[in-house]
Amino acid sequence: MVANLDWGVEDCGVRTDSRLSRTLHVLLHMARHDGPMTSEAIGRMLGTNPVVVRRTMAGLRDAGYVKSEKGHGGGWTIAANLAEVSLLDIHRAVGGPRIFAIGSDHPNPDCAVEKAVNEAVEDTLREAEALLVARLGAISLAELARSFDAQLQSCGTTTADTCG
Amino acid sequence: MVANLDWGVEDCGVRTDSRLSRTLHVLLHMARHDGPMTSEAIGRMLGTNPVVVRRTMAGLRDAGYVKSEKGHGGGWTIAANLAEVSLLDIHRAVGGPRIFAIGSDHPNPDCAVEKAVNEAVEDTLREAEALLVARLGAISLAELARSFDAQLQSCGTTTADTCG
DNA sequence: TTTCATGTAACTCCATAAGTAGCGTAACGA
DNA sequence: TCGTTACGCTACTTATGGAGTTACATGAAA
Repeated sequence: MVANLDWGVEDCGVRTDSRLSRTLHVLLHMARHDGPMTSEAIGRMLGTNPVVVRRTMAGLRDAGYVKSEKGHGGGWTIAANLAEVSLLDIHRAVGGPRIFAIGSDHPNPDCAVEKAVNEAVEDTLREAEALLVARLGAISLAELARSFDAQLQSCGTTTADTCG
Repeated sequence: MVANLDWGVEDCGVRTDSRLSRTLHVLLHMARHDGPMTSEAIGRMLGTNPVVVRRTMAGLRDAGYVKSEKGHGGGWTIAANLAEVSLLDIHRAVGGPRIFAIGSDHPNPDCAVEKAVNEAVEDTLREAEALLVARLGAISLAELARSFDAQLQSCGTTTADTCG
């Protein structure tokens, strides 16, 4: 009846939507970087393609969190106050509304049994989603960066920009 | 067997793993049904194929929650005490380890920034997962059936087995 | 005008749930 | 023994969505 899960969050070679963590990774690097960063550089940083970067960053740009500049010396720049943007904001801007991989078909079934089951499952999912939203909404990018700096100092590491 | 292609209409877009709710639906029907139920009957109930039913039920059988009988009068029977089986047990038996659609690549990145980001995101996911696991683990099939009966009575409905 | 960068469309690739078909196997009954 | 019933299993197909890739247009700076 319990609980000991060894199938963790990032398990079993599953194809997860990594846009949120990728974007956070990029933004934190951008925050400690002077001048614009090109999609090419970001792509190299993430081990991916410039087009994939642009595709993801487009959502951030539309939300006003970054801006992009074309031509020589162009690239991506942060355009918002990091203290006022939460992880939830990024998650939404990046277009990742689907949090859960499980759920139920037949939203409005005729069968009373099915209806009861769906409600029970979906109530539980809703609870977990509410928690997730609350937690992601409570962390600002500035806090994330700050906690990273603190961790760095306590470890004495100097590799603030290992990738790139 | 009918093609049943109308699921694409209402379900526009997301293809969620509905094995948990489907299985619960089946089990609750089985609980209030005398004798074995064939995969064919269950499939008709769920609006799906007998093979899909067997595939899903196989996990429950391996876990000992149901047993299957071949030949005349064969089919699926509940083989466990419903009070001792939780929704979490079913979820796991049914082979649905992937709860979240979001996550992060690179479990152990070299980049310190990425590491910090991943930790923040995954901590949050782990929290939500823990809540989910706790909730699913706390509800037994017997309780689910009981709460369903209570709801039925309070509504005065008599359609205990609408599908099937 | 050349070069660099984004913007976007149109693909391919891959993993997974689900749907389908076919054949094997076990259990019963006549 | 034979036919029917039902599960068991394998292989294939379909649909979906994130990611990867190619190609080309656009705009800005040197």
